[in-house]
Amino acid sequence: MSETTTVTPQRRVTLAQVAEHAGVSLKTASRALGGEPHVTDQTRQRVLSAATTLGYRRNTAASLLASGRVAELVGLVTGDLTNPFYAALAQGLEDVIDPAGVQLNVASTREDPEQEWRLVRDLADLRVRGLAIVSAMDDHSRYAELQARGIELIFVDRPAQGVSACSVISDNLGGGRAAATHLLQHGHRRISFVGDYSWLHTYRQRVDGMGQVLDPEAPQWRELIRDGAHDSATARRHVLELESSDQPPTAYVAGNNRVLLGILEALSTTREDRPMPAVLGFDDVEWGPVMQLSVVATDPYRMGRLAGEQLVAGPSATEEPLVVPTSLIARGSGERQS
Amino acid sequence: MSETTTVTPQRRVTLAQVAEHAGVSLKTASRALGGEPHVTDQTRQRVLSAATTLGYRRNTAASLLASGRVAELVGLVTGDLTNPFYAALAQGLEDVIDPAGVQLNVASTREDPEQEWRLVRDLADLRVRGLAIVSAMDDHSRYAELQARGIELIFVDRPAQGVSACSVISDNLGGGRAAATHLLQHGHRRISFVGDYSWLHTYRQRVDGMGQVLDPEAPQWRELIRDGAHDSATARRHVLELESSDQPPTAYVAGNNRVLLGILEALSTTREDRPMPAVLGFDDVEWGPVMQLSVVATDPYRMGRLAGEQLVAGPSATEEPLVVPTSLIARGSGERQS
DNA sequence: GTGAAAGCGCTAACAG
DNA sequence: CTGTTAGCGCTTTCAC
Repeated sequence: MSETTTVTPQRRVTLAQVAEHAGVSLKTASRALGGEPHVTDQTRQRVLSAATTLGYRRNTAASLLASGRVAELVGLVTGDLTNPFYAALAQGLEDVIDPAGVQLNVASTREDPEQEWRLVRDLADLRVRGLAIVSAMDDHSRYAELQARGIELIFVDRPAQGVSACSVISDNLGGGRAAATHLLQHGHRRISFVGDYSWLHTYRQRVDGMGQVLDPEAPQWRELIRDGAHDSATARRHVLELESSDQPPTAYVAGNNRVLLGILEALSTTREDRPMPAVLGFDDVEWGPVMQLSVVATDPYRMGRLAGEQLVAGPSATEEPLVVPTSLIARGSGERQS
Repeated sequence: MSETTTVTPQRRVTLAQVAEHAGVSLKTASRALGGEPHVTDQTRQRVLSAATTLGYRRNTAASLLASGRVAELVGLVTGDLTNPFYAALAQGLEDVIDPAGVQLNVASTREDPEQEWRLVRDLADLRVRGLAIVSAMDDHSRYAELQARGIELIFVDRPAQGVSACSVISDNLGGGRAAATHLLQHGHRRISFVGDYSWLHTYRQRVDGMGQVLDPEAPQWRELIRDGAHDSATARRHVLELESSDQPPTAYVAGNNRVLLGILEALSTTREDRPMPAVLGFDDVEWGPVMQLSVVATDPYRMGRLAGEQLVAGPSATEEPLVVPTSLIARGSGERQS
């Protein structure tokens, strides 16, 4: 049933061979294959069929070297693909660039700035056309070096700082306001925001948005802010500590999808002698509908697409960040309790 | 606060310039930078520091062209990164190859064989060192063409068919047996397996494993098999249909993580006038612990790592598939009902 | 241990 | 419209 094929290594077909087979000069073959003008349709056909029969594929390295062009390649630098937020971003990006004939290279920083810089330079060495970066750095002036090499930069989710480049971000301020408003309307006053690294632009904007609504109504909310939770384990610890206090919060806001997981894990193990607190997530999760979770949804897939569009379109004038809206999705009644 | 840096494009530094700056010949500079022997430590130092001060970075395209070597690059071809299974696979792969100085290119087939072939050839044109493929094809004899080009192939999750190449797969047969045994022990007889595409090796193995246990005990289970559910929507439809039958199943087995989502979505909307059926997933999900879901866990991250190890180690003799164990994780009591 | 020349496969100028 | 001549930046002979 399964006939196994084996083949011996063979030298690759070169353009010269195609040209000879088609009876034209090297350059003519190059033109025909490259889709350049000034070639008779008939000649082009001859070259094309010669290429097909010979199984010719252009040598990218040679082509790039001779032309000085950049590769049809873009790089994506994120924290870690196991975070569905980044995975969705990657897929959005790929969905846009693939039809444009551009390939995707990915690299993970694990939120380490040094690692990021190393990865970004390695990517640059591949002569990528552009880079989409979810940066772990708070200052991007070093990136100017890459722009000087002709590489287009798009900062995603976290805006560019100290370098003149394009950014695609979420409306975190609006999201923060929406979260706070929602919880206030459901009667909550003791609200705890468990957030990501405090140096993150996204973190600060979300807190600020919530503050705009909560500071006048329930100023004590700031005492319940906890940060540094980029993973679920840290979030879990924060919640366990809060839950064991005299006056635990009646509602938790998860600063990101990992935190959401951590909060829910923690709450599922804590004492049952009080009403289950409400939980509101930032970033939607695939299991949100099943668990009836309310969230302020961001749209990483869309952000990926936007980044991809910028990258294939080439250098843009836009320096004002592109802001992707967030939306509050109320599901079930989890947040109605007090 | 944020001083913006701007730089004008500049020509890249070449090896010749480094050589001149260091007062050595082109070749010596090449040797020093390339870590080749036969260079005085002193000379090497001079070249290295010249390279640093000039900001030299080797031109990969030129280097590859001249040497004829392959790029320090591997490709990963999966269905779609938004599936956490593939995302974990990608991350496992990257975690292994990055320390080895190899970069990762990703591409999505969307389970279309034609698309796959196109992507795989484009990747090959980048002169990747190797390719890890979760293939949407049921015959891989065409892949011999890539091997002939010197590209190493690793088939992941779904074994190579019709070509002599390495495979890394899950113990689906054992997983199927474990799932069936578990449910039998909890008193279930009307068990429905809602599976992926029926042409998938993983699907067939899982069914076969279950059959080994269930056929003798509850032969009618096969009537409740449903397939073609690679996404949650299809799974949802299957469940809604089964639930509206006279004798709905007392337990569902989800053939993959998308199906699991679909089953749970469907069950959350169906009539409540009967005990909630048990649900057992294939593939673990991040929200498993929170929802107290029992699963037969596969280990895509580990599979990614194994694939990466093969790829960086270079051509291996192994043609026998590497089988990664699955493990039944019993959580909560969902499957105890009848 | 180091250097000079040749050429990887292709494309950019120009010339015809 | 087509062909010739140079190189892209690097690595490989093979001398010295």
